[in-house]
Amino acid sequence: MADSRLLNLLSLLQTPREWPGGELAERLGVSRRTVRRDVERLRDLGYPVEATMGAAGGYRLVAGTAMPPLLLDDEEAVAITVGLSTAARHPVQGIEEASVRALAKLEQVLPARLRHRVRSLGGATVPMPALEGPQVDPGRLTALAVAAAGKERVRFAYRANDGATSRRLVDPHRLVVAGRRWYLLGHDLDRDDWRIFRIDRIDELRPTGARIVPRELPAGGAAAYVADQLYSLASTYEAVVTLHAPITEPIRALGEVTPIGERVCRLRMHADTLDWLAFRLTAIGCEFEVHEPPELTEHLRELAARLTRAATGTPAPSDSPPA
Amino acid sequence: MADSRLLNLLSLLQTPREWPGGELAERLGVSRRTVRRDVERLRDLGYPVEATMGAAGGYRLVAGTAMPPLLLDDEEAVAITVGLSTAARHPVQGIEEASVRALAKLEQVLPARLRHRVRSLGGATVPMPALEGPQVDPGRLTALAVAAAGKERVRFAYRANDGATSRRLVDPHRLVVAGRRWYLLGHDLDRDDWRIFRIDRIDELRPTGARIVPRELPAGGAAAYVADQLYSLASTYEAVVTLHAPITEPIRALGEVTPIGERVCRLRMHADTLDWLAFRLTAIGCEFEVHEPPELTEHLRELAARLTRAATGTPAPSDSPPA
DNA sequence: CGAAGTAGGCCAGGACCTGTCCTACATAGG
DNA sequence: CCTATGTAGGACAGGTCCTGGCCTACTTCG
Repeated sequence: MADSRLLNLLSLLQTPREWPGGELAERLGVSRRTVRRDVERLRDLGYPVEATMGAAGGYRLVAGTAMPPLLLDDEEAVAITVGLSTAARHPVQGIEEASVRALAKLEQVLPARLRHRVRSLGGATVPMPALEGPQVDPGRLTALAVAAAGKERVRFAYRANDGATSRRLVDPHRLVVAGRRWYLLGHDLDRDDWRIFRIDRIDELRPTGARIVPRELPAGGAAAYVADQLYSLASTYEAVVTLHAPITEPIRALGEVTPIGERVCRLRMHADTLDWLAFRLTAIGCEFEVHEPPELTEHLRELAARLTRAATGTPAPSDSPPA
Repeated sequence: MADSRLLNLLSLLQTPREWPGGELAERLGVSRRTVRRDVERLRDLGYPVEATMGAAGGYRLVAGTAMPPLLLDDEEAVAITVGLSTAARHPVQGIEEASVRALAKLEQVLPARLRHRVRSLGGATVPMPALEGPQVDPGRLTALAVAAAGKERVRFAYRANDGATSRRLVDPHRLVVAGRRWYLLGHDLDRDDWRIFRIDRIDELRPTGARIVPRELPAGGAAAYVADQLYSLASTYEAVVTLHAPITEPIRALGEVTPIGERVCRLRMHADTLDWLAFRLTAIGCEFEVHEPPELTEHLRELAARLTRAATGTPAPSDSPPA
């Protein structure tokens, strides 16, 4: 059967080494001539198999214009899934949706025996336990992505801002990321209007079998609508600080930076919690002064007090757990 | 040509939706009967194509026992590469090597036009610029992985601990991760002995064409050898702190935790820099007291002072950049 | 210069792939 | 309950194209 042989060949060639034709022929159980023809076939399909001539020659797959099918072994599949899961938790601007699509694709076909390995490994997301805020479950993310792509109506429980939970029946339309949070834009059937939902507040997600009938989108597109709604919903902080450090790439990534002097600049950045603001500022590692907002100043003062207590061994003033 | 058709079919079926046979036939340009036969072929190859019977039926690919070839579009390929790159920077225990292998595989075949998209996106690793310490370049990681897998001798410049750089000729053997650092275990040809190199200190990496002749490994295996050498090399800190918080999963992941009371526990953790220790402790978000080491106490005191200056707007005592 | 590798033309035999036509069976909706 | 629409799969005829064997040309390394 020729089909699986071509895939096998592709799989071998994706290995980072050179394969002499003879060895390939042996592995695939065909003649050398057929191997040459298979290589030609792959090239016709657009996958550039390069060959080095001469005595120590051989074949290998190099970068071409099209993405060849990836043939992964178990460990690699697990590694990719875990990597994408964590990537979904810390979305990278511009490819949030593609990450989730890829993750959904993987989860769809990931063998069961690998699935629990992913689960046990993915739980070990070490850094930033408290500062992270509510974590989005990547599984829920992909489930919603699948439902949206498959135009399938879903039902879920939603924890509103005030803590009240309600049951919703929604036609999911798109996932949107804003800041470091995931949102679902969907049509709420009970309220008969477009709504956005914070995905970390969605629970008991269940697909109903029902197909979604196409519906007119809110004006301006999904991302714009979500951004609009968010500014009216979320209480965001805008911080203005002076940094005593030269402008570097990682600093530029934080927000809007304007140079003041050789080694001084001003940074304007947004975040939805004080914790997150404080964290990103201290992480820079340089001296800085906070100008706005006053809440951040107060927050830093408290943080400094906590660290001082930690250093001096003074127990906390009250036994109540810190916010 | 039958070969590419099967791949196309697989690609369609990886989409999260159901495909009726008629539509598949149209897309693939063959008869319905041939589609049925192709589906059967895929099943024979071990990829479980599931079909829902009845009027609204259709085909889709589900999880089976073998990993099917992944057919990715451009965006998904970029997303996976970026995800793996960041994953390589924050290695997840147990799959470090597989991550790099998968990344190497991807980089080998990633079309050039996608490569620069990855580069521009991958640079935007936002969090923890200063605390991260030296970042490992994932590209160098994969280059070393490829060299090790392909048994190819490499040449590079190495910055030793004291800052002196030297040129090395090395037979790379394995990549090992310890803590949050990547190391290369290799045979140094000039010194004619096994050495470990911190990968973030490797520069100007260049493959020589030479093939590596097999050589006896250091006793105990790669990971053990590296761990051995590291304890004698790196100055690691061991911190002992009391946390005023109930034991949770993310806390357990930090180190060795022993309960003391209902809401109090003791944590013993290792790190190679004070910055990193301080960061992980403050990130927990609870009250704590440091018992050891004294350097950490001093470090936290300084950090608290810096935050106080930031909050009060007092400029730094000296203009010298902070360490 | 010779060994070992890729590149590819030519040929004969036959495997197998395809479309058509058929029946059986499952499911949703009227 | 019945029909429409889907999957499942057997039988068959025609022809595509795949395979292995053999050959020559070219490249590279030692």
